[in-house]
Amino acid sequence: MAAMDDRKLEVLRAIVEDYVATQEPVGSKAVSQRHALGVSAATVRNDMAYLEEAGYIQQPHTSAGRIPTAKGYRLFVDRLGKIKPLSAAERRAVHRFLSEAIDLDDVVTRTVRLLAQLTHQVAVVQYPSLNRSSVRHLELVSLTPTRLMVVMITDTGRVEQRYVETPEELNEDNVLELRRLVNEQLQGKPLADAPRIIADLAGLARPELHPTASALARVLLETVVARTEERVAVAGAANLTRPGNFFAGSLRPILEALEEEVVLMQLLGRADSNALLTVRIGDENHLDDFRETTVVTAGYGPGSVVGHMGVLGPTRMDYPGTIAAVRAVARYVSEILEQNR
Amino acid sequence: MAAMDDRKLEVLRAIVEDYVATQEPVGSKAVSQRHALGVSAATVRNDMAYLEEAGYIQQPHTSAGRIPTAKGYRLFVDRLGKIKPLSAAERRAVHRFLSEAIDLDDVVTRTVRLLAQLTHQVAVVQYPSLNRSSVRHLELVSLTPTRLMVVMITDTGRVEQRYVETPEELNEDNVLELRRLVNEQLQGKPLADAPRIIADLAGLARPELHPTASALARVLLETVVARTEERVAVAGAANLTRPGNFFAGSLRPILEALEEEVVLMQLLGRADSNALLTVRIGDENHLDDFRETTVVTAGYGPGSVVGHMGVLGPTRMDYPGTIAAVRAVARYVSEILEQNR
DNA sequence: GTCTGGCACTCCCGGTCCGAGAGTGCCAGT
DNA sequence: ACTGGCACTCTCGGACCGGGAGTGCCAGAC
Repeated sequence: MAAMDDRKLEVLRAIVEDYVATQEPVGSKAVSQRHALGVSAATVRNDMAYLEEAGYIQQPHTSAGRIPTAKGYRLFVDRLGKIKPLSAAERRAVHRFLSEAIDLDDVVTRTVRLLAQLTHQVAVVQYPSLNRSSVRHLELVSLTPTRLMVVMITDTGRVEQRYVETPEELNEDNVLELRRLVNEQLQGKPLADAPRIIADLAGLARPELHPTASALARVLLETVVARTEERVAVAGAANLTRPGNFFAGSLRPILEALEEEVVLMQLLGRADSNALLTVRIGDENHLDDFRETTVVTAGYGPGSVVGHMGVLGPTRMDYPGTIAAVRAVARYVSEILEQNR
Repeated sequence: MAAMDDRKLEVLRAIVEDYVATQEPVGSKAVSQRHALGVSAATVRNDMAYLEEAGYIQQPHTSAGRIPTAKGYRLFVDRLGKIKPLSAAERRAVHRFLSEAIDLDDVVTRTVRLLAQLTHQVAVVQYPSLNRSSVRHLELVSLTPTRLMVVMITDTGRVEQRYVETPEELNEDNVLELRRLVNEQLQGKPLADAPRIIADLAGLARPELHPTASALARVLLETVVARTEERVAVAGAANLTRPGNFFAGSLRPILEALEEEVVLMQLLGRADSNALLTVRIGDENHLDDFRETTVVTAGYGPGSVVGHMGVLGPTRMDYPGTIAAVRAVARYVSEILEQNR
């Protein structure tokens, strides 16, 4: 009984699968019957004792069935999870639903809903990051003589708008001139380079527009830098109430976290963002409120990764299905973005 | 014991106030002690019997205290609720928080959070309606030779974007020409008039741009009409889990409804939208899932009403405080929008 | 050595029972 | 018209208990 062998792994798989399906601790008898292992319950019990010793499963209390630990789930996804691809019908639905999208906002909204619906969990989608895109066009619109609106369109189709209070009254010609200037300087430039360019912007304007150009530059800078606070969309909060998903007590902190961009970004982001698909189980999130939560995320983007999307559910989730769904949706959204390059 | 008199009203007020504060049925003894009515518990009991007969209060079960019915709350807000104004500190906080807003999106986001925080309920804010605003500016940006992005900016500061697939390849001059055309025709026009103008748009373009202009017109039409499906922002969902706010069972349908724009619009909107402030209690919402829910809404906008905002909570809510908060925030947001006229 | 059937043991879960407490309705008295 | 008293009702929490599920271990079979 010293080492891990194939049958023990099968037992672990059985426990994970049954527990996910029934939400109840699974006993030795159930395992030996429902999964054709060809051994008796007593034997399974021995294997279970080993698995418990090794930290893959645990008993809620003496003389109850076993449930997987975080470590158990980890082993399951790493070595046992054969991802089950989406059905043809699902594939078609994804395709159709997303291809009806009307603009970038709509793509994100549809994506997040789709994910929530496919996985029956809470879905989170990060808007394409500004940092990695470049400026397609800048538009200035005068609202009042001393108030401008600046609209920035990026090549990922994202639109940012900001107000600018100008120190002096502007006429239509001034606005035209400024518009020409900022577009000349910034059009086509990656946002990463923008701060450097913006710093010199005011100096390039005619002297009498100097103060206004400075004000504009300040706002532009905020737009491209400060607002690295990325936006996210969330859907499927109602899934949190699925029977047994989260005990009522732990629901509140989760709901609160879902309204905190910062926390969401932390869950989605993390440094290892080049991985195609990441599964973070329980403690691996390093957030107290998410100790019982698994987050499955994938990067997406045309070519390079411009954002992340994912779903968030109890550690006892359908890993193969969830992973497949997230991967498929991320891929498809990437394709869509590719078309607008 | 035939008619309603002042003391009975006071008893009702006492019951509402205590019940809202404690979440527990309130008995005759509590009423006679905590509120200085100058009569004994037995007398209060008689009044309670009357109030129950008249349908303003009810007993959860024989020999428990009384709780207000929807009818009771209604009477309370109509005749007994003196709204208690926000504290100076709250006022300052509202002022400061909202005046930091950076663009329209930010105004809405901040507003909805503020409302949620002030009232400890779920807050909902409708984006300024497109219908009642007019076109400030239209911008065309070519993404690929056969793909345009059209951005529409309204005088409420709202920005709408859409993709247009063009039937023919366009060069930069074509785009300029089209931009000039649509702006000539639409700038300054109320969105209500836009469909009529758009219908004639294609006819005004040079013959070779005809097909493209038609495609563009089609999308513009969608933008101003079809997308009357108004957007809303929601915050404070976590407040649903406040102890005793909603029993776990009824939480799910509410969470689901919060993700359905249609339902939210129904709750916010309704025909009587010119009223300054509306309180809809329980059944008055005419929605099954919201039978235990009160919705407090107010219209906002510069001059005329361009949208609604409100909060949504259990019928047992702090009416005076909630009403005051919604009213104050709505007024202040209106002021802000006024500044951008 | 590995597996299996048997068996005693542990613990949870749901049901019942009961007493305390809160609140009521009614009545007789002021 | 109001009040104090009283019997009654109903809920709530704790104690108690038996059934059931699952385990660990052991002795025996292959």
